[in-house]
Amino acid sequence: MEAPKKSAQEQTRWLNENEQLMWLELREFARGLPRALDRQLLEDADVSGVEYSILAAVSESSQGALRSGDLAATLGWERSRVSHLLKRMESRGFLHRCAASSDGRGQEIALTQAGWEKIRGAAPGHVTMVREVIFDPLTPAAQNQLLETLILIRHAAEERGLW
Amino acid sequence: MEAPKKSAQEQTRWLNENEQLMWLELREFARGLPRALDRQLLEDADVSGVEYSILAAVSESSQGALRSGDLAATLGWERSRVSHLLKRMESRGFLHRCAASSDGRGQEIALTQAGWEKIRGAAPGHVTMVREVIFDPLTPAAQNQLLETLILIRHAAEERGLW
DNA sequence: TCGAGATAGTTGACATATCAAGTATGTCCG
DNA sequence: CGGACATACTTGATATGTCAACTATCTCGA
Repeated sequence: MEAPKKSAQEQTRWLNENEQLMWLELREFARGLPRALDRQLLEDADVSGVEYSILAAVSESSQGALRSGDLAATLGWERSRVSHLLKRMESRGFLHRCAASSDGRGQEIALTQAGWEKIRGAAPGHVTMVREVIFDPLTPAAQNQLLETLILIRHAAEERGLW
Repeated sequence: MEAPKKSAQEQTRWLNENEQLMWLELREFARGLPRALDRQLLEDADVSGVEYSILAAVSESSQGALRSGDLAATLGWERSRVSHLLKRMESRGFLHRCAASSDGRGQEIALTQAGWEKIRGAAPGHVTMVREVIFDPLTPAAQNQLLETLILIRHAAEERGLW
């Protein structure tokens, strides 16, 4: 998968100036976008971006409740990440967990009244920001191109087993 | 900047299905890309992505040494973030800090022998991954389009003062 | 029914980012 | 010169992501 150690330095296809610029912008983007979203949510609704994701996912589930593992799968997150977050959010009073009736190992997640109010209060401002920052500045063609490009990159990383 | 509370729900321009798909991919990308890079570096060179950034920035400085603040500016990071990281990296033996001769408040950062070896060992594999995952899968036109798109989005967020 | 292995979730340790506060030093103007 | 303010950096508190155990429960086949 890689040039032999001895000549690794010589055989490496280093980045030229344009490539370095794009690479810099890409890393800046990957760090900046989630942070910008986080700030908007914290300032306007006192909820973090990851908390918002949880609230949104649970609120959109068919029964208004779902299993912790399904939540992890829906979001594409690790179980332990979800578990830690649920514990914090439960202590903040946004949701509660109770043993699943069908499976003694499982946990059913449901929003509390406060959780419902939080997501309903936060959603309009959040969606508005997403629209203004992501969609409004881009033509439909640029949006499609972006989506295809991101998928290409992700697949290339997935092939290396690192995504 | 936002619709009045009373009618916020009604006036919000919600995302349609395509937009939701793209939005999901974008968030997945922003989280997945740095993580994939981190994993490659950790597996192949036992160094984290942020540590690599520091090593690379210091190694590319003109004198092989630079001020902590310049480092923060170069990377676009907060001072405290750099400070915490430098402390950890110093304890790992990759670099050392000493009082700047010109300014009693400043710190000069320089790589140790181990630091130089670490960056020299890590760079080829890292650059190879970046090339294979980011540049090789994309045509030059797609690369340019991506760069422009990212800049558009970043500027839109900067206008809102949240980037 | 019993035990091996799979599955659901939790927990603790550690690395990291961010913010607010603190310390030390430099600068500049009266 | 001297004090107010700016600047450089550090530190501590808190939130978070990740990994590697760990516990509890379930499933399935002999």
